[in-house]
Amino acid sequence: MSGTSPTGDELVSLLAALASPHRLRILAAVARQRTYVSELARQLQMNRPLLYMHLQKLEAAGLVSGELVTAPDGSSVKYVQAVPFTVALDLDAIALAAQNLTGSGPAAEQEK
Amino acid sequence: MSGTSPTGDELVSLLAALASPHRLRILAAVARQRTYVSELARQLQMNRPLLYMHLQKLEAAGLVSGELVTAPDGSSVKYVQAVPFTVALDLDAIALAAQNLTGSGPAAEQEK
DNA sequence: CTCCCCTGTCAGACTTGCCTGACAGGGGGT
DNA sequence: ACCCCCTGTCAGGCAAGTCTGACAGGGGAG
Repeated sequence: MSGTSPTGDELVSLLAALASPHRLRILAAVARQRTYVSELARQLQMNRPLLYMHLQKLEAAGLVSGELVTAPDGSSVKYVQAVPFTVALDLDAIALAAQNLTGSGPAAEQEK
Repeated sequence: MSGTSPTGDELVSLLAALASPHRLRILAAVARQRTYVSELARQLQMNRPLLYMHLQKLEAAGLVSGELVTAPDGSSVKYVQAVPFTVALDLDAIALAAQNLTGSGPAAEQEK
């Protein structure tokens, strides 16, 4: 999935997911080291529910993947790791992506 | 300014500016052709004030540049054109950008 | 039992972004 | 005078994102 030209909507989702200082820090931390949620919350010094929200967005965008590991004793810990990706961003890529946006053309048909 | 590694904050601003279907379409249209605002509003079929807002964001992010051209007769028209750029987006770039975010470190000093 | 650590989810407050209609003003044609 | 086209800005409504404290529950160690 790395290096592929994303559709317009996918691009928007990806950029939206990345356009946040918190999520950038989360991604950076998770790319360096596979940790579990609570530990990550301590490292980054942010509320756990907040971290949860951001993690969900990152996961929805396919940038991180979570794995709930249940130890033999029954205690569970959720590990999170970054998913490698690559996107080249320039005017051409944008012009290309803008062509296939849901409801892009001047005559956008209503669908709702 | 193309190809340079942006600081964390700049990256966030850039991504935020691009994470919008409207702005993507605007950029694409403006990259293809140097037009003026009202004409662009007609092409993209969006309210002029709305277009203005998005143009301001794009301009603030340095993605487009506007030029108010006043004809000899006094009538003025604002031309807008895209500013070329290139950003390689991957985990390394993000890890790098996350290092220099205002108030990044675990011990974020209060400043407000 | 009590204390600690973990996961998940919630309602509510707050902030930000998005979008619209309306306005003021400059200038040109008929 | 009237109508048309352009630029620029505004208040106000609406939707979405952000953040917090609190809760329920599972499990382990003293």
